[in-house]
Amino acid sequence: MGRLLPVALAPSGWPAVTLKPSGAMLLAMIRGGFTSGYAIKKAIEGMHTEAFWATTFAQIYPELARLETDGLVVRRDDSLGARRRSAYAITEAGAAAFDDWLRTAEQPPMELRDEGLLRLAFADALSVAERRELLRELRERAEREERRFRDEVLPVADALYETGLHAPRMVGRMGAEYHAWAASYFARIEGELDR
Amino acid sequence: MGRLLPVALAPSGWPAVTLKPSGAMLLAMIRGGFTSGYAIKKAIEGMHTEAFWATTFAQIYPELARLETDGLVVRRDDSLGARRRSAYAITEAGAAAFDDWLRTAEQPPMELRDEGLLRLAFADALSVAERRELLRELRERAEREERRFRDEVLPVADALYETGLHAPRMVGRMGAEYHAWAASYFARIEGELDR
DNA sequence: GGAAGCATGTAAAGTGTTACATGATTTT
DNA sequence: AAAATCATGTAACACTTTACATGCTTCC
Repeated sequence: MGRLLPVALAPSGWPAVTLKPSGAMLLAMIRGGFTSGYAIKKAIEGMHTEAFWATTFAQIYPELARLETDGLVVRRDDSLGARRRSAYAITEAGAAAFDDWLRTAEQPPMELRDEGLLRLAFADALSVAERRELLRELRERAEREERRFRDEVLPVADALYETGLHAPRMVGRMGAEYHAWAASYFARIEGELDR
Repeated sequence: MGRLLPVALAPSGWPAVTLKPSGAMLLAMIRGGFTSGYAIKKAIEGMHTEAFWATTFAQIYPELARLETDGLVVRRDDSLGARRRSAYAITEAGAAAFDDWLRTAEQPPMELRDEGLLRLAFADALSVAERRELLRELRERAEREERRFRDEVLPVADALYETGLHAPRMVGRMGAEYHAWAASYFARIEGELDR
């Protein structure tokens, strides 16, 4: 992520806008110097922010238009020859909205919503052998995810850390360590099935 | 070229229907003896299955109608005097679809999608004091959730365990232990901020 | 008589996913 | 010349939440 771009001017006195995660993520990326929808998507992929809030082009482009309508960003044409391109910049109102979002004190409760855990909740309908098989599947899934975080997410987070961006490493480590913990939990429960 | 039309119908009474989590959960509850939409909702609340897959009446009633259309459940009138009520029963096709769902080998990757973690990913925009405050919030949230699992979910899961329903305790313990782990992770990261 | 619980739904809005569609530029 | 990448979007569908709407029965 490069230097922060200057905040564009917008009429003061805009009504305070309460951001949702998707909008906040876009503002954070624009603030970080990524100006086009395409560049933002690639940055989200490259920094593995998608591990915590996945998104698609079909969400990004309409959301950018909404942010512009709300006066949180301004758009200018940034086409290269015949290839059209938009460049977005964050406004004062946008920066204020992002700061408000980031400083929101109450965090909504984290959901554990997961189809695999739901299956486990109904595992009484399975034989002991099948229950062990399900637990093995869940453990292997957690191990795969842990490897993905260790091999792909953490190296990027470490590189960003060296440039002064410390936060991505905090969440990257959380992801890796969570999946390692989950794998050990499933292994333990699998062992208890023997008794 | 248009879509290919099916050249043969599945044997009647055994349509291959792939369930989604909401439908599977309803079938599991009907299978467990809860016959009305209202009773199913109360059972999901009472067993704290909502901790892993929350739902609302506005999802349950249309989904029950869809399951009936697909032949996975049958509805009969079960009104008490003037208070109308429907009673649903699972069909053979419904039981087969549920078994297929439960035995699906590949588990979709678990998402860590959480607004609190997304905030943490952008915490470089905060002062060190504010960053510590955010981590404290996240830790306290995890502690609240852990208490909720210990005080509300686990006692019910233990009671169900005594009646022979073992699976709810596996997921209930996972919830409690996950939130305890998360609290300790946030506490550790908070400590590292000092260095 | 009133409150609480039983029971079933619809409407509207918002959010998210998948598939499709188009065309330019750069790289091999 | 073909493939990959850059870049922007629409359409349709699926899912979820919030609010609303109705009326019955049981308990205090």
